[in-house]
Amino acid sequence: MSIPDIVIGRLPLYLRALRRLQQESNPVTSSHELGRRLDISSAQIRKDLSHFGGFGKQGTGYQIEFLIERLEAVLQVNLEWMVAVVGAGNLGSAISHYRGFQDRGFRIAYLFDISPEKVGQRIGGFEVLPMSGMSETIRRDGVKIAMLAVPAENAQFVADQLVEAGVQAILNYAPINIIVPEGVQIQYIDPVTHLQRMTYYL
Amino acid sequence: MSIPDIVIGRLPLYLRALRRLQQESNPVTSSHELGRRLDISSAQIRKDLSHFGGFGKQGTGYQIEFLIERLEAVLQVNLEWMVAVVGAGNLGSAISHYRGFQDRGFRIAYLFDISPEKVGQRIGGFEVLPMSGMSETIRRDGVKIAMLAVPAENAQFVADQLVEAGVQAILNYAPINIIVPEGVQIQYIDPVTHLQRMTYYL
DNA sequence: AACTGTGAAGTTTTTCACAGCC
DNA sequence: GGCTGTGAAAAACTTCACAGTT
Repeated sequence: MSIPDIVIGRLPLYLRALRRLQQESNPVTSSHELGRRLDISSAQIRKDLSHFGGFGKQGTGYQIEFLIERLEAVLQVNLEWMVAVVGAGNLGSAISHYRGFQDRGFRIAYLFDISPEKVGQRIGGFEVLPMSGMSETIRRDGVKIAMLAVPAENAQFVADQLVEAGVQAILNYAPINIIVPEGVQIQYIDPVTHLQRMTYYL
Repeated sequence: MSIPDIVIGRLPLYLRALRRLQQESNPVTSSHELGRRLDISSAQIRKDLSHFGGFGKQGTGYQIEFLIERLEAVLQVNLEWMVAVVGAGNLGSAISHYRGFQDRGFRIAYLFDISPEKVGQRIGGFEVLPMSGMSETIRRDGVKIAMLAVPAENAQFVADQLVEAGVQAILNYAPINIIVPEGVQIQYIDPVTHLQRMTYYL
């Protein structure tokens, strides 16, 4: 039986917390300790992990290194995915400078922008490439993941191009819903939705 | 009875889609049309909205302008919240340049950074202020919301200061879990968790 | 003693389906 | 005919609680 998406969504959080615990040079942890850090019940964590096999030892807990390895394998981030960034404005620039993708399974391979003034500039170690060659480059290299940092007006259009060129997962920073074909993954990052969610409780 | 948090979490998405529909100069929409755009079932949308009263008309649908007004009131974003940004690196800089907070209920009021070289610079129209005065400024002005764009190592420490100064909602961009007291809202933005969630399905 | 893995129970969330209205 | 609002049903998700292991 297939694993609930909500469980998959928590695995990256476990991974992040485990990395942290590892940095603090713990070799072992427990569902209780993880739960405390993540504010998730220990039963939840045990149940989630049990979907993928018995990773822990009764009486002892989980070997952090081993668990990280297994979760990385489950999520397929034990290899390095090439990612295309589209849009070299403030946001695309911040993304391109961010050093945190490297050791978590992702490597920015290309940075595209439509504006002729931006093309050719170097941003965060990447040469800004023209959108005109985007489809071909993505198809040729088999890039499967893209981060979309273009204005809302262009987001759907660019997303269509990306999908057409073979991209199967899009992380969309534009504050607009995008329609993608069945089977293409899409995730959204819109800080305002998070802020608005919190103001309800203030 | 209190309204499920998961419902509250969807309201900002409805609001965003409604704004879009309004821009396309539609005066009226339906749960079906909204659902199609958001990939959420129409029954879900009707049920969510019904928590707050009957906003629609049978046979007709929802008046977009009216519905926007009501949702903004529910989420308390019909007024403008001051937000403090902490961290003026690439990310804090991108946030400070972003024009999308304005008309959705938020106004960046302050930009803080600890680095003496950054303090005094102008970034996105804001003067970078020293962290030494942060607590006092936040307390004096009653700032309730902060966006955290500092390195992971400092995130917990800075969050503690913010809460101590009266901040009640934190949007944390650092890829690390933060512990805040009961009653303080926290939300996370970590692009890598979104990417990792998608690679599972590739 | 401490902890996992897991059926069973409990709770929450979503969907169904339809009466009622425009 | 098209749509909302909503009880009831169904599905999904979380927690409980404990047998079993180290």
